Parts: sequence; structure tokens; C-alpha cells
Amino acid sequence: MRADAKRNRDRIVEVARLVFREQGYDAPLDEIAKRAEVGAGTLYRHFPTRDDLVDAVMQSWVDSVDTAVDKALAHEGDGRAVLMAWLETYVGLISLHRGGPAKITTAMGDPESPIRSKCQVLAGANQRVIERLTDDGVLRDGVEPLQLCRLVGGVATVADQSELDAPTVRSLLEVVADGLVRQP
Amino acid sequence: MRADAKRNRDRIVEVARLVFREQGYDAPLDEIAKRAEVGAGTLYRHFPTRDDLVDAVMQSWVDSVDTAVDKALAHEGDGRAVLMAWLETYVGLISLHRGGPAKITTAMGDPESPIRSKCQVLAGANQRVIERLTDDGVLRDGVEPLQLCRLVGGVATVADQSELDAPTVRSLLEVVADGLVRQP
DNA sequence: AACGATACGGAGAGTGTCTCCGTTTAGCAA
DNA sequence: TTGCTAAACGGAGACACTCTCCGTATCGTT
Repeated sequence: MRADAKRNRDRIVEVARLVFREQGYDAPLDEIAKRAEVGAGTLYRHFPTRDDLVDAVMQSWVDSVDTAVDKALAHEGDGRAVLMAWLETYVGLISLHRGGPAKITTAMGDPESPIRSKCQVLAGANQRVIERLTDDGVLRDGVEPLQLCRLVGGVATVADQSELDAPTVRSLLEVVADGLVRQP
Repeated sequence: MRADAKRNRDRIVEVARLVFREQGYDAPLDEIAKRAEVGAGTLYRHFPTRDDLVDAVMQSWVDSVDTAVDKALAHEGDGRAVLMAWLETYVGLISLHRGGPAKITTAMGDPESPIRSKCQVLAGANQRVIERLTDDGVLRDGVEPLQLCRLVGGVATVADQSELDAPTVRSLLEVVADGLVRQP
């Protein structure tokens, strides 16, 4: 890739992150192009669809998912507390910008979505948590990573759209957590 | 309201229901105006925002919610089975058209939304189910109607966007149901 | 320095939303 | 029936956003 191309690409992603933070993932792409001081053509050449751009912006946290899992698994307390820690971390990750949860959950159902790779990362993270907690006898059998993605994605989507506060989100996640743990 | 106005209004709603069924709640409003053989101005005078129109289309099932609750509560089986019957009914109600769950859940967080009245009806329905199942000792204490709206709305939204099949949706609802019932 | 490949920019076409205002019509009163 | 007025109509067009096309500019190599 030519040097000027890379320069432009990087600047677009940088500006996009800013604009998405301000306005959510539905922000007009033309504004991003304008603020990045490139033509619309340049933006669309680098990122043919909005989701390609969203994907590039999301890339930053992908690398931190693994350490987030480690951190949640190291949470002190019983198995359910560990699970809750992870669920809250998960919601936080995908709720970084407004519209994020919806984007992720939609992508989960669309094999063509560029954001799909992010879903795989999240599913992988869930996989790790599930394995650990199943071994510990905390989770009931048969919990699938995708199932967890969907349940928590659903809660995060509602929370994002209704701008719920943290305690309210926690009360929803607690129902999910209780539904997942092995019934005593 | 003048007779011709009512005639047009009714025809718009009728056509809208058809178009929404075909294309989901994101269908272009101009097409609805065209197919209803009215000018765009007429459509927007009767329904200033898309949600006003969506609300009018949804009005039809509002009246059937109460009987749906009765039916679910009459479901044979233990308390958990009754709860599951209701959850599935609920998802079915709000998933009538593509985009419906998202519309409802968004409206739930927006006090200004015209669809808000529909949410109240659904919350009322949940209230009835909660009261009955709490009396029976099935549900744990402190389950709120809104909480149920959000949890099931989240599941329905994901299911709608990912076009999940019934068994998959059921598996998600079962986790929610297990999280809601009194732990033995 | 010259050249070909690569990338740029922004005008403009396409699509959907929504308003404005000149024209038409329903319904009432004389 | 006729005339009148408030209510309702319709659709052209302004606006907003998406996305493409192609003439122009730049990079990096020979």
C-alpha cells in the first residue's frame, strides 16, 4: 500500500472513532470524510461499506479481549461472581459507542458482515469463560458460546437503546447469570 | 374528523400493514403513500413520524394481548411451563413484522415515542403474569414488568435480526425463564 | 527525469424524508 | 340548491445521506 494511502486510511479511522463516539455508529459518513479532509471517494475506496469502517474502528479493542477475559476469570468470589464479572465486562466492551451492541448482534446473524470477525473473537472469549466455569461445575451443561453472545447481546442492545444505568443492566444480567448456572 | 380524511387514514394504515409485512418496518413511506393512492403530504399529515404510523398498525394486536395472557396462563403444566408459554407468546406478538422487536425496545426507552402506549400494554400483560406466578411461588420475588419487557425484548430483537428459528429462540428463553424462577 | 500504477477528490446521480402551498372538497347554513 | 369556509388533498421540490465515476495528482521505480 502506498504511503499516502496508508496515511489517509489511518486518519479516516481516527476521525471515525471520534465521530462515532460523538454521534454513535449512525453518524453520516460524509462528515467523517470532511473532517478527515479527504474526498468521499477516498473514504469509500478504503471502506466500501459502513460496516467495513466500523470494523476498523472496533479493531482496537479486539486485542484487549483476551486480557479482559483473564481479568474477569481472576475475579475474586464464587463462580457466579466470576460469571457476572465477565458478563458486565462483555457488555462494556460492545457498548463502547452508541449503536455498538446493535451492530454486533446484527453482524452475528449475517455471514457476509465484515464485523463477523469481531463476533468470532467474542465467541472465542465466551468459549474460554464457559470452559473454565463448566469445569468448575458452576455452569450447567450445554451452554454454547453463541447462545451467550445472543443473550448478552440482547441485554446490551436494550440497555444501549434505553440508556439504562449500570444497576439496571446488572439486574438484567443477574437473571441471565442465574439462568446459566447449574441449579443446585 | 371529516369522512374523506378518515377514509384516507384507514387506507393508509391498511396499506402500511401490507408493506410492513413485505419489507419490514423500514419500508419507504413514499411507497406506502403511492400504493394507498394519496400524496406524501396526506400521509405525513395523518402520521407525522414513522412511529405514529407503526403505532397505528400495531394497534390491531393490542386488543388481543389480554386474551393472549389468558391463554398462556391457562397452559397446562407446571409454573415454569406456563412462564415459557407466555414468553414465547410475547416474542411472537412483538415479532409480527421484521424490525418490530427493535421498534418496541427502542420505544421503551423513549418517553416521547408514540409507540410508548404499546409498551404500557405489554408491561401490563407482564404484570398480570408476574402476579399470578409470584402468588403460585413460581417466580422469585422482585421481578418487575419492565425488567421482563427488557429481557424478552432483547431476546426477540436478536432473534429478529439474526432470523433465528423457533428452537434456538426457545433455548434462549429457557435461560431467561430459569433465571426468573425461584431457585429451589 | 520520465513513466506507469496507484490514489485522490468532489461533482452529481440515486434514494428516502418531509414541507409548503395552491387547489379541491366536505359539510353546513341560509 | 346554492354558497361559503374550514378542512383536507397532492405532489413538486428542498434537504440529507449514500455511493460512483472519472479527470487529475502523486508516488515510487527505473
